[in-house]
This record gives sequence, structure tokens and C-alpha cells, in this order.
Amino acid sequence: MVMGRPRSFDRDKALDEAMEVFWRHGYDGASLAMLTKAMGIKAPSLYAAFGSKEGLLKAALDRYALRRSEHMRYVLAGATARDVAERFLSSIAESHTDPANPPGCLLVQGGLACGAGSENIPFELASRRAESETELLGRFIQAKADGDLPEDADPAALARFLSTVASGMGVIASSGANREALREVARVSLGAFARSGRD
Amino acid sequence: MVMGRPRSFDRDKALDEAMEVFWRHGYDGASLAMLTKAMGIKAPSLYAAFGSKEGLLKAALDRYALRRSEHMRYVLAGATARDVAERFLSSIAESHTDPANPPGCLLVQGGLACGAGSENIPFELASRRAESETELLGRFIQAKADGDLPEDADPAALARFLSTVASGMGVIASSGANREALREVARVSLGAFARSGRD
DNA sequence: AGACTTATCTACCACTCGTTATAAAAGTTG
DNA sequence: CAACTTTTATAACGAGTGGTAGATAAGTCT
Repeated sequence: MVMGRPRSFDRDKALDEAMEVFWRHGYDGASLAMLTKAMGIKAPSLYAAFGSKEGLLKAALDRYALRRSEHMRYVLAGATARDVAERFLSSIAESHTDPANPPGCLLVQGGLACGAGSENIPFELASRRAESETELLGRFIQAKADGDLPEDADPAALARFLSTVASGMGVIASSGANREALREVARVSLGAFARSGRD
Repeated sequence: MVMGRPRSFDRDKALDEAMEVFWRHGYDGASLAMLTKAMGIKAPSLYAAFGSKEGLLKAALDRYALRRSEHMRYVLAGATARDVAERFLSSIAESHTDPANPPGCLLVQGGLACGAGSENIPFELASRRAESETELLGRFIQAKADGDLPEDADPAALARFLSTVASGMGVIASSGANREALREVARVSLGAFARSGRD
């Protein structure tokens, strides 16, 4: 057991609150005042636990990745490539409009562009977005080996397409598109997917 | 002719520089210091000409819309709905990776989420994004009347799909996707588009 | 109990933010 | 030229930024 005064706040609970602030306001837009208020702690506690504002974001992103990994496990378990794509887009339509969270995707809302001193934040977010695309790619390569995708299909292009649509859904969700609208986008996107290897 | 001391800078030239700063750093990330330096003017001149930082952004957005309107005129002149979609996505693949500009789309990079005091910026950008979707919608309704789209096609869903893919392309372009990658996304998306009315 | 270790609080740091008052400069008009 | 109008540059405003000393509180260890 560790010595010293025990921390008086729940680290994960505090991270959830921080996550929501970053999600709603972006990295630059999320001030320390907002963050500490939402987390219910004072600045020195925050810095002791997470090192810096950027460290806090990364911790929140780790936690976000934890949530997403459950979704992705379900998605990748789809029987066919088409099934995987459908699960992927559907789960995004739901999660990006889940009233329990701010609309859209933290990895998009967090900050595509940042100010001086936060230049690496967009890179950080981009590399996290790339993770699920890589998972899809692996699954589609497998699907092709299974004969589940046609010979001339391009797994990388398909994975990138789905990842791009997912980011786009994040954008429109954050500007107010509702769940049904996202489902419609998913449906149209799947049409594109089915034809993928045939022209 | 107007009286008084004439302004010593070119308004449009200055707006182009401001546009680039907003594009690269987002609204919150673009500081007055960055903006005035890039524009080659001092703060009071900026405020005299544009009223506020937000006013400057809107003027830059107007100028951005001017550029885009030329593209959209070409896009909407496509002979068929499919042709329009192809022109739309192709022109975006090119413009979002034009080395003369920051990568991606100003309307996406500008700020999906903002801090306290800039809450209306995301709305402003969203409403500008909605404009081209509305133009596509009008064109697809026409296409349906022309018998160019099947009876059961949903023009609104198609327009939203294209608009969503465009936003997604903005996201991936801003994180380093190159022109060829965007073209591939456009190609796969068109496959989905062609099937749109058939399931 | 007392030594030790870590967390928390108050208060503050230097700095940057967007914005503006003031006055000098540069033109046009009579 | 002098009166007038507008833009320019200097310099500063109050508020807020991310981050941190220093002291105190709250635990565990011997």
C-alpha cells in the first residue's frame, strides 16, 4: 500500500468530466477553469495527477479509447466485410448521437487545428483516429483472404472510406444532425461499400 | 470619392492572409497577434476595418464562399446526378489538398468546438457548410424530376451523404492524407452513390 | 505517539488574450 | 493654406491564461 495522504477524488470519474469538457469545447477552448470546475478539483490536484493540460487530455483519450474498444470488438466480430462495415457505421450513428455525451466524436471535436503551444494536439488526435482505421484494414485483409471480398477489392481504400465517413458523421453530428440523419448516411454509405470491388 | 486618409493595405489581400491563419489554427487558436502579423497591419486597423475578431472571420468566410461558389457552379452543371456527385467529390479532393492553402477545409478547420465567448462560431461554420448541401439537394430534386434518379431515390439523403463525405475528407486531409488518398475515397463513395436508390 | 509521505488549499506568478483611448499622420475639400 | 475626415501607430486596458510555491491536512509506517 502507498504512503501519504490518499487522493480525495475518483480519478476515472474526474477524467469523464474532463473528457466531456474537451469534447464540447475542444482542447484550446477548454480552459483550466472549466476543467477544474467540472472535475471538482483544484488546479494543483490536477497537475499532480496528470502533469499538464496536455497530459490530462491524453489520459482522457486513453479512457475514450477504452470505451471505443468495446464497440470495435463487436464491430470486428462481424461475419462478413459488409457486416463489419454495417456494424461500424451503425455503432457510430448511435454513439455520436448518444445524449449521455456531447454530440460527435471526441477525436474530431478535440481539435483539428490548434493555437501556438498546442500544435501537437491535432497529431495526437489523428493518430488515435488512425487506430480504428487500422483495425478495419486488418479485418478487411482477412476478409479478402477468406474470399469474402472480391479479388480486386482494395482493403485499404475501404477502410479509409469508412474512417472518412465516420469523421464526417462526427462533423455533422456536432452541428446538430440527429440520429436518424446519421443512420441515413450510414445506409447510403453501405450501398457504396457493397459495390466496392466491381468497377 | 471618400474623404480622409486612405487605407494603406489591400483589404482582400489582408483577408486572404487572415483566412490562412484561421484555416491553420482554428478560430480560438488564431490569436490577434498571429492575425495582425500575417495581415501586415496593426490591431486598430483591423478593428476599424472588420469590427472584431468574429467580424474578421465572417469576412474571411465570405471570401472563402466566393472561391467555393466557382467550384459549385461547375459541380452543379454536371449532366446527371452521378456526374454532379463525381464533380463534387473530385473538386474537393483537389481543393482540400491544394498546396496553395492549408490542408482540409476552412469550414471544418475553423472550429467545430470553441471556448467561452466563441460559442456561435461553430454555428456560423455549420450554416456555411449547409449551403453547399442545400445546393446539391436542389440539383438532385431536379435530377429526380428529370428521371435521372430512380423513383425511390432520396435526394436529401444523397446530398447529406455527399456533404458528410466532404467533411470527412476535410478531416483526413487536415491530418495529412494526400491527394491520391482523397481521390480513392471519392471513388469508393461514388460506388455507394450509384447504388443509392436500389435497396 | 511521532516521523514520513503525499494530497489539497490559498494565493499568486508572468504572460497572453481581445479590445480600445489617444494622438499623430495622410489624404480630400473649401 | 486651413478645415475636415479617416487611418495609422503607440501604448495600454482589464480579464483570463496555463502553471506553481508554500503552507496545511490526512493518511501510513516504525
